[in-house]
Amino acid sequence: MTIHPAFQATVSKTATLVAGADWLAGQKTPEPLRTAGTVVQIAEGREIFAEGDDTDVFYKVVSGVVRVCKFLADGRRQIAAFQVAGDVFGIELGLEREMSAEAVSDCTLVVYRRRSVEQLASRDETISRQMFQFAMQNLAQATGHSLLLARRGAAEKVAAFLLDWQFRSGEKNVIHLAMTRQEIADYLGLTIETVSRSLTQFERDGVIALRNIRDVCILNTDALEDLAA
Amino acid sequence: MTIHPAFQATVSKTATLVAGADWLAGQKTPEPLRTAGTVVQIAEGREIFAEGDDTDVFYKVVSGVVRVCKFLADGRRQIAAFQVAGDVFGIELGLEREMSAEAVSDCTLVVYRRRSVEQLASRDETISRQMFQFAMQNLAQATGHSLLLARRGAAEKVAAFLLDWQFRSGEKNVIHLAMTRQEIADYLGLTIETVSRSLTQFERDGVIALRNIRDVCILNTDALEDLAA
DNA sequence: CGCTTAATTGATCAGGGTCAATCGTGGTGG
DNA sequence: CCACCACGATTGACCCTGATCAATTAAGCG
Repeated sequence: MTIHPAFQATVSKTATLVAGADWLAGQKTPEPLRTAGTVVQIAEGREIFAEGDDTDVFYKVVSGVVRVCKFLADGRRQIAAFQVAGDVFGIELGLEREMSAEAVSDCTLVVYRRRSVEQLASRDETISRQMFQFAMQNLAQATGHSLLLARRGAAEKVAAFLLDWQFRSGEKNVIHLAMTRQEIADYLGLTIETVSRSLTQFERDGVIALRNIRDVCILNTDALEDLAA
Repeated sequence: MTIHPAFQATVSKTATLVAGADWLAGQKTPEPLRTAGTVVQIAEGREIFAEGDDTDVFYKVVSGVVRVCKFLADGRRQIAAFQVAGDVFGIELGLEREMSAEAVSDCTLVVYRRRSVEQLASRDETISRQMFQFAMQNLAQATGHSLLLARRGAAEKVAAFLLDWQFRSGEKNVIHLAMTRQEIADYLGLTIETVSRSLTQFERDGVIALRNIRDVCILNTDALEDLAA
């Protein structure tokens, strides 16, 4: 696993403020947080927050993909989660962040101030219920990721990742991988070479087809599910 | 990894009801949930709940150790967490459980009815806050476990596990492992043999001493922390 | 049309899984 | 009280998967 540039260079934090967020909180159900957020645009590769930062805000993804990750002492990075539209991230109990977050692609996010939301929650019961749900969703994600990491074979991991991404991105047969092979590898606890080999193997077996490097066509879902064990 | 007996045989659920729980909720701070729980004793090895069960209750550990785990299609089991005194487990959003839980040692637990707590929470803001904190604590645990699983070497994993267990069990130099090698292996995504080899290697290097099979004396914390990378 | 970065492919090596034998310990019954 | 038994843990030998090192190809991008 390579030493990541992001580990050495501090990326400047440049977020473009867009407008009040009340018009696109991205939920069909009446969204109690509608008025509490602010919309920002983050360019691909930009840092959203870093380990050690204040936990004074959290985020919801409107569009784009975010990676939440940790940089280990030896320079490796472990990606804990990819967040897509509708996902909330950056909620933590402590005062300082345990993780950092960066934009995998250009993103639109809603920023919520922690204190504002806490104040709202103390008056509106639906808000605290909502916050609890966010926490539980993140918990389910993390648990799923643990299970993925615990899988034995490399092929299993990659297959499970493709299926999971297909499901989460809401696409059906042709899925677009917003992330690089390196990012997939850092998410699955593998090397870039192994990820690459697994994918080409799937292609040889006629399970998938690689239209571009980023666009994967799933030809045989059943076979992929079998591979994912 | 071996097929676990627990995967083949359904363990009968026999919990001894003890008394109203208000006298030992196990927290120094005023515990709003004091009156909502019931205390039960669970014998070592007994099932607390299984995958697919109703999510109508959740638990807090008063004493003993609980494993929360998932049985994979191939018969392997993955242990997602060990829960000790003070930990809450079994909270889920869905109606059916994704995981099962069993007593690693004889345990005393407090059982909370989900609906009761929800009703309390709608009136008492401290309760919903408390529930949110439980969720966040579980999230932190799960994230930590992901990081542990993503570690490269077997020795790293085992060393990190020992340190984590030392911290969580609150003991200082001599730690008592409530679980078997198999359980450690299933938690770390390793085999029983590899766990064993790592431990004996640590002993040869003078980092730890194995008083019993279950009682580990940590002789050199610094070295262990180095090993955990 | 080069230049840079990402991805693929190949060859080699080592860490950990697997299989198998042995040891140790605690519990039971003669 | 001791012998035996059953189960968990340890140890050893071997093999296989995935990491590592290295070279090549592909793809953006100015």
